[in-house]
Amino acid sequence: MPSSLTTSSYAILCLLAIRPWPGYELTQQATRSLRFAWPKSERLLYSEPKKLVHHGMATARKEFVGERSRTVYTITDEGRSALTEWMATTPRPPILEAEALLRLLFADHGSIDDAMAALDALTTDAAETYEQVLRINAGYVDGEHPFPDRVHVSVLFATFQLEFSDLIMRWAEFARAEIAEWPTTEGLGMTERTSEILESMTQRRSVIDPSRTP
Amino acid sequence: MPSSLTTSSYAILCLLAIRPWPGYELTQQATRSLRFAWPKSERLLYSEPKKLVHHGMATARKEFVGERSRTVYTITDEGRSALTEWMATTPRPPILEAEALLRLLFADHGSIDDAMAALDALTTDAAETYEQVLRINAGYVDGEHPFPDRVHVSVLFATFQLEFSDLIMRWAEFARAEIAEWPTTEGLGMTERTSEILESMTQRRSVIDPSRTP
DNA sequence: CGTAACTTACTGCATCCTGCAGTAAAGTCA
DNA sequence: TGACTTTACTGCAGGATGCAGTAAGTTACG
Repeated sequence: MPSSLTTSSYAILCLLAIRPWPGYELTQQATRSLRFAWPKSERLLYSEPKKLVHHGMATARKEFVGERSRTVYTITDEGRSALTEWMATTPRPPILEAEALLRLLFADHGSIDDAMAALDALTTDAAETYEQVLRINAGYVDGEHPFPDRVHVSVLFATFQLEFSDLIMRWAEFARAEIAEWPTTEGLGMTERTSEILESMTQRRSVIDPSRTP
Repeated sequence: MPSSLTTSSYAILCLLAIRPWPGYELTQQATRSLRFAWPKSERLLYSEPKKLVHHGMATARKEFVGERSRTVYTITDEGRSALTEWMATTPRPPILEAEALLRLLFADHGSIDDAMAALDALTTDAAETYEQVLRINAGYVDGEHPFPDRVHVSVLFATFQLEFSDLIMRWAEFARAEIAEWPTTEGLGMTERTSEILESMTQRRSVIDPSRTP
């Protein structure tokens, strides 16, 4: 029943450190702002503030709009110091879950079209994210950030989202060009092109931007 | 008790489509090869083949080495056709879970050192992955791939891992340089530098490689 | 003015997934 | 021969997800 604090708890605590939030808005805000760093289900996002209250990291206050109530959560001093402590701990390595990449890793069990479709899906998703992030940040130029004094971190973080989406699009393009040369998906083994790629790897040369070497 | 087939089930089915595997080796192989596309716990990886058997996608055969038994799983024809069908379905959008990015998104709740430490962790993890992938693929040049006729997909996939790791390292370097200029983490808001970044965004120019424009 | 559709504001539940501990045989090194 | 590691798993508590459901307020339209 107590259930200990997880990374998701601290993610919510981060939002509460900005200002008090009603549960519903907190959940909405979290889905939007955590989507690219710590994506969690709406269900969990609703439960986390309760857990924070249980641990003394936040307080809950019921407000009424007519017959309907909503709970406003506020961070406590204890919550703030716990957050400061957490900020100094070592983060876990990142995790990437990509069904489309899974299809490509086992592309030889499907058709060329299947592989191309997986790459197209990857591109579509990345392009959408890219445009979305761009649109949101364009608004910041005109002072549309909900917390103007946080714009510096927001924008820095956004550069990652853009670079990441861009990488996916460029890599997918590269992969499409490679697969377009395949007669089938299966049993090709060490083709000439595979050798070439392996060679550029040993030289630490990027395959999607050959001018780059570390 | 039945429990339906998930993406993880199909991931294991992909491995079984290559050859029959004993549970233990299957788990080991899955942790290694799925780490960058579909990372799952050892515990789940052990359970999945059982589920596949339950659904008629695989068969289980017990082998004995002295007193100790091990279960060898083999894909069925039904499993192969289910896999073919799955390969043609639309993949879910990718999910990135990065605690270090979460720290940066809320860098203003911690110290400059905390932010730098998060970036360092990101770099360390990415550098490790990069070297690991490079080492493994270097072996493929000398024919060390366990399934030589799959080397073309393996290597294509590896290019993503390298590009991704490389992006993280380059972005982290960029972010470190930005944060190094901050007097504090908090309340900076729209600095001159933030404006500059926003401007290059609207021009769709990469901040870590300014020569690139789509 | 009524009602249908949508938004706000959540909760319960089944099922999925993870982490950790535990078991036990077989192999390896001194 | 004893200690340690590797192979080969299983059980269980608890964290996370998806989906359905509830119910009040708000908006659009005829």
